[in-house]
This record gives sequence, structure tokens and C-alpha cells, in this order.
Amino acid sequence: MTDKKKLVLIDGNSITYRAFFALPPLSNSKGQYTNAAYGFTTMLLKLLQDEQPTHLMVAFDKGKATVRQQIYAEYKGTREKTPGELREQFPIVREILDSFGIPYVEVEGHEADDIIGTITQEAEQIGYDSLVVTGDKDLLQLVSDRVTTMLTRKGISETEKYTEKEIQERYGLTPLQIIDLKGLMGDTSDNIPGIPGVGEKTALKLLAQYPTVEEVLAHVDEAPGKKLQEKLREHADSARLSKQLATINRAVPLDIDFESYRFESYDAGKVREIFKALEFKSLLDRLPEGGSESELVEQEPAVKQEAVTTQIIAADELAGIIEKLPATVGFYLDLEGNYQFGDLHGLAIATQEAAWYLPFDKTLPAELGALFQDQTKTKVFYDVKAVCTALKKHDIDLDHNVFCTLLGSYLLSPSEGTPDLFEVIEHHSGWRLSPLPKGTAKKPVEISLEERANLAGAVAAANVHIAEKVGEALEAGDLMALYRDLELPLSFVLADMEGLGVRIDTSELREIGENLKERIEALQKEIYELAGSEFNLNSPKQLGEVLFDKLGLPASKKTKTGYSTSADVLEKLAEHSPVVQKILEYRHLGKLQSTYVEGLLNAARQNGDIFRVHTQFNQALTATGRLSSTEPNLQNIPIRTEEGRRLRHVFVPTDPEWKILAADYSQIELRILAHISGDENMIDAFVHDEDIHTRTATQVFEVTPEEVDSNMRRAAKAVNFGIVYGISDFGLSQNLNIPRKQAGQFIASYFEKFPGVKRYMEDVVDQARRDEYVTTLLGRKRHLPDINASNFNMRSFAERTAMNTPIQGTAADVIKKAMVNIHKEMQERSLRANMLLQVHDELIFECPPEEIEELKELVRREMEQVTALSVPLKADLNVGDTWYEAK
DNA sequence: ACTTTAACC
DNA sequence: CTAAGGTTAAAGT
Repeated sequence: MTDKKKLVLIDGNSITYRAFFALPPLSNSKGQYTNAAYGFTTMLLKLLQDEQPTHLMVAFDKGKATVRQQIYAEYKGTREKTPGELREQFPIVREILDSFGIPYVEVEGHEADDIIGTITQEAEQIGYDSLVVTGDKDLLQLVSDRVTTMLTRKGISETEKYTEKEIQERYGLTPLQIIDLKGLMGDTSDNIPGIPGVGEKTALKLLAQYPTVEEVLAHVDEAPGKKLQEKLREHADSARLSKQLATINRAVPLDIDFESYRFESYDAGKVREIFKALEFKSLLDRLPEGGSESELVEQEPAVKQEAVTTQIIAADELAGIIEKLPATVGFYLDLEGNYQFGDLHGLAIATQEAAWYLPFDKTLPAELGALFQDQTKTKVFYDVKAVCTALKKHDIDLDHNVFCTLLGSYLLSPSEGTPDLFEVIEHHSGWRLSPLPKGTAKKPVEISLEERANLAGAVAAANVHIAEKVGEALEAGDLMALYRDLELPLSFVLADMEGLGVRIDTSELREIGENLKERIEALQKEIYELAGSEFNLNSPKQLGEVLFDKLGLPASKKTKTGYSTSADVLEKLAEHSPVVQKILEYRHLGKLQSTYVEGLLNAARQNGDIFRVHTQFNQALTATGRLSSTEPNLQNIPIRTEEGRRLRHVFVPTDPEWKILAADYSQIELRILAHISGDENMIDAFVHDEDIHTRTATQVFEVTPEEVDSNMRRAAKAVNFGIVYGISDFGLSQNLNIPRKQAGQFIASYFEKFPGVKRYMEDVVDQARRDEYVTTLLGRKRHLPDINASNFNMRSFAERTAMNTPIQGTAADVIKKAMVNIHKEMQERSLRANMLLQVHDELIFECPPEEIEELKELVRREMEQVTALSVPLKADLNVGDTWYEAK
């Protein structure tokens, strides 16, 4: 075994600069420029691969180079200001380095060269070999028998290593003479003057004669040519100054800890995550990983929470343990897969110091009821709704004195999506716990009960710990009321809805499926005939080739991978060929068949001869505060076309005598906009309960209500939508299929007529720029760090988000609050009716006929009176035997 | 695993 | 020159 140490030192600024100018201005889908970070990373991966460093560090410039600036105020004076597109990539580079665990060093007032010079000097003394990686020739001066400098050439993809030998061959100089070379010839990029008119050639000639600037200047008379002699005399001081500027300071005050530069392994998961976020797809494969490529191995979770040992218990020991539990108890429900239908393995119960694990034998022991219904204890879960729904299946109710770390964490940063339990734990406690291994149907996990218990116990204990932290963070962010009074109570409402499910008429569904199947097959045949060949109609690639290459139709839009065949493209093509209309119809029916008929049949669960679907509402996912629905998604059941709408016939009440009640808010987002903007014109429209799109049309097109035709109303509707979304003339022009200029005029006249809305849009963006977040009526927050980005795309996106989120998010707040209130009142009145679904602005109930009137009255009142705005809220209610008929 | 398309509000 | 808010699912590559 050799203990040879190899230290690689990267000149962070130089390599990032080089990469930026060498690569085209790549940006990812978020509009972040990433070319420099990408180039830097390519270089880093190459170094890891080729050089196999034992030690690695990166140096960055920090602040003004004070020493050089004092000597020479114009130092780097001609340099253009770093472009924003580059500046914003330095933090990305640092993030990448962090993910690899590679340290970077910066010292106020010093440049990266000086840091590298200082470290290599020290490294030499303790017997390390160093490789300096840079694009800056100045650093050749550091070369010795222990220091090699690698220079980038032509962009960054090619590099060249310089030892003393190569410097001799290339320049005929020793490494230290590089300073003299620069002293004579200067450096335009750093605004180092040197001797005017002396370039590399002359300088080398001079240095061949006399080895240093000082010697050259002492023997000016011997320089070739009168002119040159004159210049040397005239600019002798400049040469000395230039040499001084070019000399790397190898004594930067700096704590050098070579141990911290040691590079053995890195957290591949972390790096992957960052690469994915940055969209460095091609680099994912190039990560050095285990095996022959390198000795790098994925890091094991470093810290386990070893303070907690988990004791495996039986149900009859439970009572004894409950007695000893403190006021706050953490839980982890250990289950496989879906919380509604997956297998339950067991339950971990924990305090901050101790944990118990109760394995289940298929069913939950009834003794648990005592614990879950103990009002005196605060029960901490990661996902209360999941636990509550799972318990419901086993006829155990959960008391409401609970804390949900999932929901709390989500409210703290809703743009991040569903918080990962293990990330939340690490964030708040520093503990890096291992997730419980997930098995698949094919390959169940092999894990001992002891191990399972220990992992689950640690999570439960950690959850107690983080509950406190999350609670504090909610208080600090003014989010506690939103959490306590809205989201947490809603969790129980949603658990009821999920647990109950919605009845599906599967025979009706199958009939619809049969009908669709026939028509799809017929359409397919017709399309193949019209196209003259058979191909996979579901493949956009093959369809594009047939339409645009074979049939020669005019292709308009392109995607990354080829022709776009999306509906808006096809619609414009319909006049060119009858096949296009058929394809549109095929797509439409195919969508209904695969997503809805087959999807719902697959999701339906049978109980006796009744089929039900139990969606899961994700309450901790969207950036705006809306819910989402999965497995199956019941928030996107077709309605727009009659063909699709028919599917709503299959959603029926549990009892055929019962009814479906659908209650939807009328124009809730625009009403909220009217309220928060205070626009008098808009408020007036809603106070008089006018048709808002028609009203908008009269204003924008300056006509009387009678003169508004369907086209004008459609355009006005699109403008209203655009306003809610955070408008741009381009977006509106796309939507209405009109020239951008015209769309711009629509927007301008809209803002003229609704000046309050215009003011709101400006104000909310200003406020967002100050706070870097926006809020809704009930205090929900969404962080917008990009609102001050220099990148146009990122900033614009954040601005539109700033305009939209308070509207969409307040609408979400309002309906959620109505749900909690309605659910409460239904319970108080012991109604048999059930709340079934929420679809963003509508609520669906099933209801026995004798309760219909009472329920309608209750629902309307709670929905419309849930909060007092400066405009009335309006709910439209409809009753029918199926969801379809409740229209 | 990502891309395209399409369903909803 | 950039370029519409929030989602989920299926199918293809």
C-alpha cells in the first residue's frame, strides 16, 4: 500500500469563467443558466476519473483583490462586469461541491491564485504531489517537481499538463520566470500594462538573454533595437509593477487543514438529486461509482440515532406502557405500500428516549384503541390522514389531539412538494435515519423483525423530536393558525372521505367501455386506410412521421424530439386531410377508454356486490394549497365533451334511493381577485351578480351587453383567465390564436377598465420582491426566491406566481374552510349524508332523499358564508341520481 | 426514467 | 428574444 498523497487544487473562478464562455448559453427548463456549472462539473468528473485524487479542494476569489488594488488601482480595471448569467452560477457550483463534500476556500481580499499558491507551498513541504487546475497561465509559476499545473486549452474540454519540462520546452523558461514574462508583456485581461509593444515573442527573446525583469532592465543597452531600448527605459517602472502584480502571494493568512481536503467517497444520492434538479442528465451516467471505475462508494447514512433502542412488545404489554408514557408520544405506522390497502407490519410507539414496536398479525390489536383515543396525550404522526384512514378500516378512531409533521412541514415550504420524512428529520434534528426498506410484490423485503423494529422505533422517536421544531417554525412563520384551525381539522374530513370512497356502477362502466371499444376499433381501421399504412396510433413519433413525412401535411410546432401532434396542432390541420379529424376523435375516445374506463375499473374495490373507488387526497403537495387526488384521480373526470361527461353516470350514491348533490362555487377565483384588488368595477359586477365574462367583454370591446357576441365573450373569458394566471400577451395570443399585438391591446384595455386589478398586480409583485414570498387570505405562504433573479424566465415565472398564488391559494383556503365547517355541522346534526369529493371549487355529496333539503340549505350557507369578502360568494347546487345528473 | 399527450379546475 | 396558474395518468421511447 502506498501512502502517496495527491492533492488536486481547482481554480474555481478561472474554470467557471472558462466554461461559461466556452459553452453555449444552456439553460434548463426552469430557465436557470447552467452552462458554466455544467462545464465546471464536467471538468470535476474528469479530474476524479483521470487523476484519482486523494485530496481535493477548490479556491474562489473573494472580494476585491485588495493588495493588488492598493499597488495598482487599475488592476483588472478593463474587465467587463461579470454577466448576471454567470454570476448566478457560482452558487450552483458551490452547491455541487457541497453535494460531493468537496471543500472550497475563499479568503476576503485574496484571489484564488494566491490561495492555491499558499496551499501548494505547504503541500510541497509535507510531501504531497499537487495538481493545479486552471485556465490562467500565471499559475505556471507554481510548478515544481511536486507541483504540476493543468491548463485548459480551447474551451475546457482539452487540457495540457505542465511540469518544469513542458514549461522549458514551450517557453524556454523556468516556472518562476513566468512572472518575468508577464512583467514584460503584461496581461490585457487583468489590465496589467507590462511594456507597451512587447509581446510574448519579444519578452521571451529578452528573457533568453537575461533571466529576470530586473536583469533585463539593468542591461537595457544590450536589448536589440533602439526603439525597444527606449520603450524599456520609459516603462521600466511599469515592468517592475507588472511583475509584482503577476507574482502569486504564497503567504495568504489561511488555516490549511489537509485532512479536510481528503476525498474518499461522496453521497451519490445527494449528487444525483442535484444533477437531476439542474437537468445534468448526461452527467448522471458519468458519476464515478463503486466498481472498477474508481473506489468511490456511496456513503452509508452517517449518523444513526443510537440513543433509542426499540423494545419489541406484544399487545398485552401495551396497557403497562401506556401508563408510563409522557404527554407527547410519537408513532410510526409501519406499512407496506398504499395506506388504504397495504399490509400493516406493526406500529412503533416512542418518546424521545425510548421506543416500542408492536408487530401486527394481519389485524390491529383492539388494545390500541385506548392509546389512540387518549385525549390527554398529544400523538405525533408523520401523516395523520394516512394513519387515520388506515385505522378506520380496523374500526379504530383517532382522537384529534395529534400533531402531523407532514402537514406542518408542508406549510413551511409548499413549493418543495411533499416533504420527505427522512429529510425533515435530518433537517430538524441532524439525525440521518435509514428509511425502512420497501418490498415489491415480486420480491418482499428480507428484514428481521428486530431490524424493522429498530428502524421504525428510531423514526417514531425522531418524529417526537421534530414535532417540537416544526411547531416552533409554524409559530415563527405565522402559520400555526392555518395549520391548527384549517389544515389539521381538514385531515380528518379527508380521511372520512377517503375511507368511505365513492360507489361506482361497474356494469354501466363496462357498457361504456364496450361502446368505446367498438368505435375506437372502427376509427383505427378508417385511419389506417386513409393513411395508407398501419402504425401505432398511440405513438406521437410514428403519427408524426405518417402525417408530416408520408402525407406531407404542414408541420407547425416542434417538440424536443420531433413533430408535435398535440390537439391544437391537429385542429389546424383538420381542413387539409379528413384523417386528422379521425385521429382527434381516436385520441379522445382512447383517452376516455384507457384513463377512465380502464383506470376506474382497476381502481374499484369490491365489497359484497358493491364497487367503490377510494381516492387519496394529497393534502401536502401543491405549491398553492390546493388538494390533489390520486389512485384514482377523481379531480379530472371529464365534463367538457358530452362523450366524456357520460362517464359521470357511473358515479352513484351508495344506496340507489339516495341522491348526489354537487355544489360548486361560481367564479370563485375572480370573486377573490375582486376582493383582494378592491377593483370597484369588478366588485360592482359581482355585487349585481352579472355574468363576469360578458361584463368584461362590454368593457374591453366598449359595447353594450346586447352587442356582446359569443366570440367576444370567449375572448373576454380568456382574458379573465389570463389575468388570474398572471398574464402575458404571448400566452393570451396562443390561447386565443390571435396575433400577439392584438392580445396586448386586449390586456391594455382590460387594465384601463379595471385599474384596481392592474394596481393589485403591480403591488403584489412589489411586495413579493421585498419579502420573497406571497400569502393568501388565511396566511398560507409561498416562497418566491426567484422573484429577484437576473434571469428573465425565472423572474417572470416568479412574478406570474406572485400574481396567481394569492388568488388560487385563497380559493383553496376558502373551500377547505367550508369543508371543515360543513363536515362539523353534518356531524352535529347527525346527518346520514356523506361528503364524497372535492374538485377545487366544488363539493360532491351523497344524501338520503329526506335530507336533501336540509343538506342543500346547510351546504349553501356554509359555502357562501364561510368568509365575508367585499363581494358575495355564490354556490350553485344541483341534485341528481348520479354525478352526471347533478348538473 | 423521461417525454408527449390529454383530462380537470 | 423569452412567454399562461395548479394538477394526474397513460402510453411510448
